[in-house]
Amino acid sequence: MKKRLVTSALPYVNNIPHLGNLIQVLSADVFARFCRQYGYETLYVCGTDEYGTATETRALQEGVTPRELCDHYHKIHTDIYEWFGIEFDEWGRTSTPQQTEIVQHIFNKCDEAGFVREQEIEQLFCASCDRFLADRYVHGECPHCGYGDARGDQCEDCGKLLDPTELVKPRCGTCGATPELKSTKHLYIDLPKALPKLQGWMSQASVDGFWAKNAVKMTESWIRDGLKERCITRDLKWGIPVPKEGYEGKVFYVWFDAPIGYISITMCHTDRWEDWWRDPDNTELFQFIGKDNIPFHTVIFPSSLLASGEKWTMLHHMSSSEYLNYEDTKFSKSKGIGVFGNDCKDTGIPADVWRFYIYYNRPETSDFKFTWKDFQEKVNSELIGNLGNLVNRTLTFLKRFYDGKLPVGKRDETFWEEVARREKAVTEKLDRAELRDGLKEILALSGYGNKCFQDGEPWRTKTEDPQAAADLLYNLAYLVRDLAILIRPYLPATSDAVAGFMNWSDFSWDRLGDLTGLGEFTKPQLLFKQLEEDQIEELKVKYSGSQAERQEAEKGEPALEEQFASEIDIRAAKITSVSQHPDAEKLYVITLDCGEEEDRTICSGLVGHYTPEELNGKTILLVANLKPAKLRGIKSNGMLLAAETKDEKTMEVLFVQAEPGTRALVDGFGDASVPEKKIKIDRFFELPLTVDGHTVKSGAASLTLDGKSITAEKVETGSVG
RNA sequence: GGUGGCGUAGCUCAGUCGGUAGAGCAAACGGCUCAUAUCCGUUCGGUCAGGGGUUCAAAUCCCUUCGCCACUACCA
Repeated sequence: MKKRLVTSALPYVNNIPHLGNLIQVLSADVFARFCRQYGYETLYVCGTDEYGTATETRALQEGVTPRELCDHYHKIHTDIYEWFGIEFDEWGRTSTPQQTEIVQHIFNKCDEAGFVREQEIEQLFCASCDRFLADRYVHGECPHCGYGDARGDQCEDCGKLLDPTELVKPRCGTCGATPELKSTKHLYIDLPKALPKLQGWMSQASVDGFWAKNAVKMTESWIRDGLKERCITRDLKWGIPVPKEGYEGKVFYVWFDAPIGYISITMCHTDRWEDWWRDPDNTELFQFIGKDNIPFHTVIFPSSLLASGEKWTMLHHMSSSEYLNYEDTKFSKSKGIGVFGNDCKDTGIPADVWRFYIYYNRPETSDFKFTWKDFQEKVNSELIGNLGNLVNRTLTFLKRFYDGKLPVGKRDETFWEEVARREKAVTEKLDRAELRDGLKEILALSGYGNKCFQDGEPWRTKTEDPQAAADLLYNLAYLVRDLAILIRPYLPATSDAVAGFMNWSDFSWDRLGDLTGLGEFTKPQLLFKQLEEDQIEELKVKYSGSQAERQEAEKGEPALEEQFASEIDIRAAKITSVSQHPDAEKLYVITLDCGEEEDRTICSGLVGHYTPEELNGKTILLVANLKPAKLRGIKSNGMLLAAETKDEKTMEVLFVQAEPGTRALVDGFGDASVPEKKIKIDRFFELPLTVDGHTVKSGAASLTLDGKSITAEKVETGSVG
């Protein structure tokens, strides 16, 4: 029997995990508990992933050191997992000396084996801080939308991904000085070179380790699309120093070091860590992650290990779950939507009940939707009505009619044949980490117990045929004992409680079906409390929507028309020239006279719909206060309005007769005040214009120009954009 | 627009190598009273998103349309 090394994805330290994030840790916990009970030599490690830009930035904002920030959050994580009853062999973190040691070691080996390449790039350097600036420490004007305080990795305003060198007036995020472009070296791991090794390993391992289907598919598509060299160094302080000459002041990129955290956390657990990580012949590595993490565990981490040229315990089984969704939306850490680890505790609903629901509906092969209603139904019917009830009715019966002693009875061969068959199914499922199906098998077994209880009618036979009743209860008592063993990986506290009623304490898997050892029972307590309608309703309301949405709802939103009128500035503009965009097939570059001092330039995707001649000289409607956006290199300073039918077959530019600069107003809401704020395109589409009976409308009000409604000729009903 | 994924009973989901569809819940009815209004049984429920193709045989493989999701783009 091989040893089993179990890991669950290292949660990033920076935030509180929600129910969806918790699935991995909970899954690995059941599996590890099962393996221990079954008799495998087992080690389950996990911990917080702590290095990287996100924590460094956050710490800076909060005025603490990264270490202090991590300590703070590490504690929060620790408390949550403890509450859920996770039985780690080692719960650690990546910011340890062991991590530094092993990451540097693996890097050196990869380097020696020729899998690390140097590349010189131009990067912004701040002279006053005397360091190269990480992408998000450079601030400046966004080249796409003109937002003044965009970060070098991504503009917070328009959402575009940026290269820091694109920023218009770059400045150092820390000291404000203007950084200069300076060439610097970075290290890349040569994944293409490792590809043949990876491919050979993967095709075998994915079969031997019966990887989840999504993991196989995603890995294959990565391999098929070809791997790129990946930069593994960063200019940060909060990370592991790169042990190479010329790389002083640089650290490893988080994704390179994070998976190695599994190893370093094991090193913190035992000096004999190599028995686990360098013993592939006798160790099987089971990893539990979410599907968003697949490539790191099936491509990048294995490639690093292979590239090192050393002997490592590689991934055996990949258990990559799908997503858990929340009511009619998704769990979101950034938006604060869903139920979070600490919320579960606050509900007063015990951890085992949460564990039950998560496992029962574990998104093993497709996404699953968490709803409070379903939570209530499943808990009440399956956990309580089925399992809880069998335990309770059996034990109270024994207490009431047999004075709490195991009656003298006879082993029912047919019964135990059936039970053994089902128990075998449970074991097989658990052994392959099919956790959801394993739990369902257990509940089916409990259901079988209920059926036997019902069919045997011991409440009647106890007087008519006392021996039949005694036999039945004798067998059922041992079934309940078996259930306490089987359910233990999933619901440890419940298992303890049931075993306690039976004065039982041996949970090893090979006791299953062994009809010895029971004698006295104590009076059973109820295992669970039903989830009541009003309680669930209350929780549903309490944890619905994001906080922002709740505030919005309280205030009451102004009418659509009013929002449109106050925020959006639409003006007539005359087209003065039209030309094909030099670098874009579908775009025209159009200049417009808007009644302003200077003409405006916009880009518009009308190629194929209109020829330049059809457009030139016409007057159109322009959304004049849009934030400028760069489309394929040319700045577009507004958007012209076109109507479109729902089927998108007919598209029509809205031509009008008016002096350039004339404002279009929302009928009944239009005052003359000009919206000052520039708006984002997304905001514009949140306040949609429609065409109804050829008339352009915002909500129920029509859009007017010089007092007359604006109409579309060809489009009768549709949208404007 | 491109790429990938998904679409199965009222709801939430299974469905392996192609062999004319399953579970739980919900609903309806019946039974039992040991048990937390619990348990047992019966019934109802599906053109497997639509269309086409391959095949003796398609939820499954191929093409196509529609709808949803993710990433991505010259999205205006």
